[in-house]
Amino acid sequence: MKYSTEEIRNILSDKGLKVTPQRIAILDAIYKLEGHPSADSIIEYIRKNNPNIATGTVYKALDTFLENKLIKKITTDRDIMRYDGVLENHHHLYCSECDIIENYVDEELDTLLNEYFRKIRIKGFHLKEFTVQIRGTFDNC
Amino acid sequence: MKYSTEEIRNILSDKGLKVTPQRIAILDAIYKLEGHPSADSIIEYIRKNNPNIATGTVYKALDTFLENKLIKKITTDRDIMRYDGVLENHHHLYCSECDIIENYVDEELDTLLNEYFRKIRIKGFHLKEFTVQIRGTFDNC
DNA sequence: TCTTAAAAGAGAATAATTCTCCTTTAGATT
DNA sequence: AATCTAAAGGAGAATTATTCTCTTTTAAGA
Repeated sequence: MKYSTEEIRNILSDKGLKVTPQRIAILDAIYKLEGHPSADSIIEYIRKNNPNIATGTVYKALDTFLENKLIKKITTDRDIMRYDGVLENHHHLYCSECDIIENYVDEELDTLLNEYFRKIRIKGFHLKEFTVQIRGTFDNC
Repeated sequence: MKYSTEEIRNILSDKGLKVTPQRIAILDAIYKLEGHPSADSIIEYIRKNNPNIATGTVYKALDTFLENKLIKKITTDRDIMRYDGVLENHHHLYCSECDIIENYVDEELDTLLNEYFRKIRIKGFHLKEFTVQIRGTFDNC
């Protein structure tokens, strides 16, 4: 997932958001960093080229991006938030040895689950979406 | 999921854990509280009968219970940890309106996914378990 | 009953995130 | 192009969940 600065400018302005160097850098970091970065890794990455960015700015931008559905939060069993720039429905591989979370995309799985949820109606609950958390270990861990 | 004090004592001592009034109260709270309590709701609940319990005690006990696989953590997109006393494989309903997380148990879904993962091998990854996060809203929200 | 290692209590420390308040700036308007 | 203004950024304090430290208490085996 690589976007040029120009594409990132458009992503922001298409949502009616002010295009600032900080926002460009933050969104770029989310797109570039593998394994679903935390706010902290985003800040660390950005400070290489942009050493003065304030942590509050990053958190505020992340919130704005979430509100505007430019990114998503990943659920984890830790108290550090992780972010995802991929918006299409997909699932996640969680490693018990390292803290990388990888995307898992498979159409067959989606079809399987869509059919299941179309058939089964969960009473008292209106379904919006589903994600499979796949836990295990990467071979190189 | 209701356990008597005597059953809770046994659950603890079967794991070789010291049986203390605090640990009994904490485990009892997890079993009694619906919707997967946070440490804070556990503390609040326990303090009704046991006003002097220290927060550190609760966090330490929760850690011990996790290590001994008496409880599990629930993954959320918030920085507050939530706990689950149900150990059998099951899935979760997340409501976007309230912060209750409900268990979702369905054998058909488990079979479906077990078959899928038996057939599909995720390359470079050794699967241990999977959970489906089902997001939507409860009708009464 | 005695002993002791483990657990609890109290509160300080830490760390991720949020908030406040002031300054700067993107981008619309003239 | 210059001006204006609401929105965004910066700095650092505040908040909050959680962890740590250190002392006291206690469960449970001898």
